[in-house]
Amino acid sequence: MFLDFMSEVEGILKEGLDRCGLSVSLENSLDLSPHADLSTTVAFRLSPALKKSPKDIAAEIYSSMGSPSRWVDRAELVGPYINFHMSRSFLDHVVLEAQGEDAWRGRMSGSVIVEHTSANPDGPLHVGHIRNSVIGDTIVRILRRAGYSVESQYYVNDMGRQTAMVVWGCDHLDLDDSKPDHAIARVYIAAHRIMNERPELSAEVDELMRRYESRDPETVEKFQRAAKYAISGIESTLHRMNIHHDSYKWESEFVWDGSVDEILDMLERTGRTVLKDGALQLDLSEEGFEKSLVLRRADGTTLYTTRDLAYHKWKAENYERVVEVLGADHKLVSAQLRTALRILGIKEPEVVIFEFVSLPDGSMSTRRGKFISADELLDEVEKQAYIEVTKRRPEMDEDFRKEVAGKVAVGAVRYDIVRVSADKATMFDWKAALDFEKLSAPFIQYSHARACSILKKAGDLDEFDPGLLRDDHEISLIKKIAEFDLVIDRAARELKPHQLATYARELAERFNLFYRYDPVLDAKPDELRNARLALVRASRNALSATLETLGIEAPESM
RNA sequence: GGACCCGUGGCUUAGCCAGGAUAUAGCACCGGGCUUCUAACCCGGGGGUCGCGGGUUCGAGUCCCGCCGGGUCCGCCA
Repeated sequence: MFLDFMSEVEGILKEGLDRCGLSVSLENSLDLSPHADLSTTVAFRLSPALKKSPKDIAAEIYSSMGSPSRWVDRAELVGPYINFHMSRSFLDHVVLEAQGEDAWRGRMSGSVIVEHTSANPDGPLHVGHIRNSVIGDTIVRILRRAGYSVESQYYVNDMGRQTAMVVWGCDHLDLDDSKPDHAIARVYIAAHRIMNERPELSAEVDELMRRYESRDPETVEKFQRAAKYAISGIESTLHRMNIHHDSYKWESEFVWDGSVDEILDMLERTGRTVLKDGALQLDLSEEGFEKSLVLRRADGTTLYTTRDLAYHKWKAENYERVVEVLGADHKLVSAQLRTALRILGIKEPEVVIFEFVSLPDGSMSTRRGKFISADELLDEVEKQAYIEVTKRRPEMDEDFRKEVAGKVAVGAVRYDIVRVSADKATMFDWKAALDFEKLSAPFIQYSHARACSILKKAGDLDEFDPGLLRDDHEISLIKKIAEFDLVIDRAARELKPHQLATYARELAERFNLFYRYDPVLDAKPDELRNARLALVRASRNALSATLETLGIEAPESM
């Protein structure tokens, strides 16, 4: 929709530039503006080279530009700016297109792998982990919406010391019958405590790790059973938040199938490795890293980084775009990893880094048992949501109120996370988490429910003429609906899901204004009623597509 | 000590990568709106030296340099 309008504007503008003999890239030279539907400031950029005032240049381009087209009504010259306005037929086209479900598919194609969450299987997800999950899952949904074929993947760190600690704990302590990931955490925390008191026992953990790496069958069974048990709990939390992974990739696979050895060979062949104190290291000082990267320990065992290089080689070979979501603590290792991949000539991943979520008294730690679990958060928010639904819809039965509370709770948690740019460090705050005001999912869900309610009461929709939708609220709503594809396109390119959250709020806002000022069911004459009904349906579709892409359910009534 | 990220009204936040026309919203505060399609809504008001100082530019919240404050990282851990 909007992208079609934009393409035509580009064409018209380009014609003007060509006729003036000017060549300038139109990339990023068109902006949304409060003064027009699209606006350009190219004249400013051309000014120094042409030694003419931006105003004169704009006037020259303007007078040579192509004529208005299907979707472009007119361009106007305002000083140094050239502003473009949508045509009536474009607005009509948007309303028509938005009647169907297939209006929301993007133009991109190709395969993408998105790795997210990938928390160690040593306990439940906490409120820090789910920032990764929500950002990751929203990116998955945005990329799918944009047209890509997307595989979402959980990378299981089964070869680390954490997992070995869990296995040792399961060997020596009893798992209680609480949710699997919580039971595993208790064993893991207890194992740490015991190791602190009796450090000599840590040799047993080392032995477990050694046996696992050498693929001792009995040890393999133990590790995988423990990890799978933890993951089953993690998975149920993710499912509750509408997050599903298409596949799980186990770190150990790359050691056992020879990929890690292959990577080590490749690295040695670059001539950039050195043997220092018996350990194989990659010197990255040329690339600006102080310390060299250790690839293989003196005792011959592999390291996380090396296994990760093998994993990335696999990703690069199987997908056109490689995306991963990582916490800020991984910035340095991720940069080193990308540098090593560059040296090897392997495609580097696009890394989305999110800053930390801290508690008022410091950062979270699974090992120390200091965290607020995602389950606890969801339970509390759901409880609060149930109170709110009951207050607002006391006449509805309990099943209804429970169902709505569940959808509102998940939506509120997801929206609260995704609305903030990933590079902002945040502080977890119960008060804010339990607040369902405007900057929150229920605001958007509510708009959707209102639209559904009107459509339900209206019954079947007759023929309609979108040309009758002419007042400010109608037009600004149509324009916002049109913007969906632009937002998806940008968010998919830049991997910034918070842009979609902002859009969702703006869309709901404009629908609410339309709802407030333009009666639909009682509109006279019937032709106007039908046109408005069509706009309600277009809005409902846009809201539901937006919510779906945010991983938030769109209740028809709430 | 070095590297990266952040600093926008009392609090939270968009805009910054690709510099342009009155700086985006929410919460809180003050005031108004339900015989009218769900008031989880809408309207009005007050509140901003865009951390500080330089620089580039016709023009800087946006780019560059320095500083200050906060976060994160700098293991033969993962």
